[in-house]
Amino acid sequence: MTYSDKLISYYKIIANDCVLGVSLDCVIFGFHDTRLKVFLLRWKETDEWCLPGGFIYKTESVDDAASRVLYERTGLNQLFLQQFHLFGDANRYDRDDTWQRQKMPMPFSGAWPDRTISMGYYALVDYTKVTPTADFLSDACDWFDVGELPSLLYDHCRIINVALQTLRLQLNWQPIGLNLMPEKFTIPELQRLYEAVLGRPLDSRNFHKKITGLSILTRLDERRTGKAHKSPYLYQFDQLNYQKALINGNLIFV
Amino acid sequence: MTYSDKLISYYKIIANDCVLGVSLDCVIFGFHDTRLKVFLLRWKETDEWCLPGGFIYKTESVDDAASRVLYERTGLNQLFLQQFHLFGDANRYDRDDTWQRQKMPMPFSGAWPDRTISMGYYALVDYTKVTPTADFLSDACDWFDVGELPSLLYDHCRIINVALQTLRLQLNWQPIGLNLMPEKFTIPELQRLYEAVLGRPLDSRNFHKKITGLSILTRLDERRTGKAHKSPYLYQFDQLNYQKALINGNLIFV
DNA sequence: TTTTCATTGTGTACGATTAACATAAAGAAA
DNA sequence: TTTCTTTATGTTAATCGTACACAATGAAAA
Repeated sequence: MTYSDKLISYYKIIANDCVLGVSLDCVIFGFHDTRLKVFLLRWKETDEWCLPGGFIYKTESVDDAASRVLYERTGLNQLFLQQFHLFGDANRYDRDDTWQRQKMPMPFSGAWPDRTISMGYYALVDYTKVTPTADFLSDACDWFDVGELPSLLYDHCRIINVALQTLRLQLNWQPIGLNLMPEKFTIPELQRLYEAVLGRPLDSRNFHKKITGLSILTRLDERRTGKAHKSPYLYQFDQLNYQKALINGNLIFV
Repeated sequence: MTYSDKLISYYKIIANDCVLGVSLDCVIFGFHDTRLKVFLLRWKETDEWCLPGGFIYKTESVDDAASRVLYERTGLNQLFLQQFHLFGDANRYDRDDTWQRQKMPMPFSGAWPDRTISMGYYALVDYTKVTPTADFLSDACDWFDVGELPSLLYDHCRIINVALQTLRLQLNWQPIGLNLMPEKFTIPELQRLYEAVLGRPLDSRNFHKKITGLSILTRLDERRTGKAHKSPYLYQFDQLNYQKALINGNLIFV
């Protein structure tokens, strides 16, 4: 059975078991080495990349389908995962061009409707805890700097941009630190995250004042050592106060 | 041809021409007499109400479908209309109970998939400019106070609540006045709108200061007369400055 | 061993914004 | 003419955001 045959039978199964004409795409954000990263898959036998995505089983809720996709690609569960936009244009992307770049076998058409609507989700994950796993359609996966994306299939470039815009807006009253940072971190490291998302530098003195003022952090007795210069304290999020602040909408941050 | 037959043939046409298993629902907000209102339709031959909604033609973008539904129900075009949530639970509502309340003819099943995903849109409209128009499935339509909703079909009660939550959040950096108010209005009237959306009273002195400070209003030489007490000035939105403020994100308002 | 130097942690001062509060003017009704 | 409710506007104190300075740290360089 050739790859082409496998692909066709795969899509036939999907068409049978899943909601027809609807897909979902996950923009998985991570943070590493002062950069905001996005998780991508490389389409098999090509140099084209795309977002992890999937289809919705007929008896599955859409949010559950998104969780499932995320789990399968990262090994992580119970993540920060949010709908952010439905991509529903009748001509979201140039289908012929895309199929050609995907090296899609041509008997493929007919097994799937002409147009697909895609629900966009974005996830915030702890980069250090992810076990990157490629899917059936891809032979590699990797993190990319949001500022340096490779050649992307479909309208996935636009989807990532809309996700990023949404993330920047949500930063104002949503907790992004808890989801994107490892368990222990320093305040300067957290500041790098905010700077990476906002795309501009922040004043370290004001950042420190603001973030500690929210009383969502607990300072540990440990310090991050090994580097030149003064060793910074390690912090943890105070889960309880974090949730309280969330509910009260006190996490406003610009 | 009975109503029941018409209904069945209507759904057959929809199933043929539209994206299968996906619908959209519009929460149309208006403002009248100090109250925030929602536009609802009464399901034919019942006392049950529901949101205006519809399906997406196979070659139509989802946003266009929402505009179309909105135009057909209100006669208004080019409105403030936004996606706010995809309602994608596998069991969004009790289907048997709903069909019974709708007095749905039972041969109906089979013409449509078991579960429907619905994209929620919300619209902000000028109550005075709306021409309420019922659709094929309804024999009446009316505005309801968001606090006093009638018996609603499907999960439309939840959809309205999620829309309202979203509206309250968006109030912070989105312009709601321009879309919900008539062309000319007084500042106290605008304040009633903000109070209706937020669900709490605002200080009139601070409100006046804040709203005029945004320089998005133009004071006219007219006053609203006829009532006892001091007659208030009429204002208009300054479209140009309004757009500028929007782009700069200066419409923060709590 | 001493010096260097980027980085961390903390504090202060000023201006802008918000929130709380009072009073005079308008205008129809009594 | 008086009454009474609503509108318009001003003041003050508290809070928050922004700009800015300096001492402490600790490995690396000299």
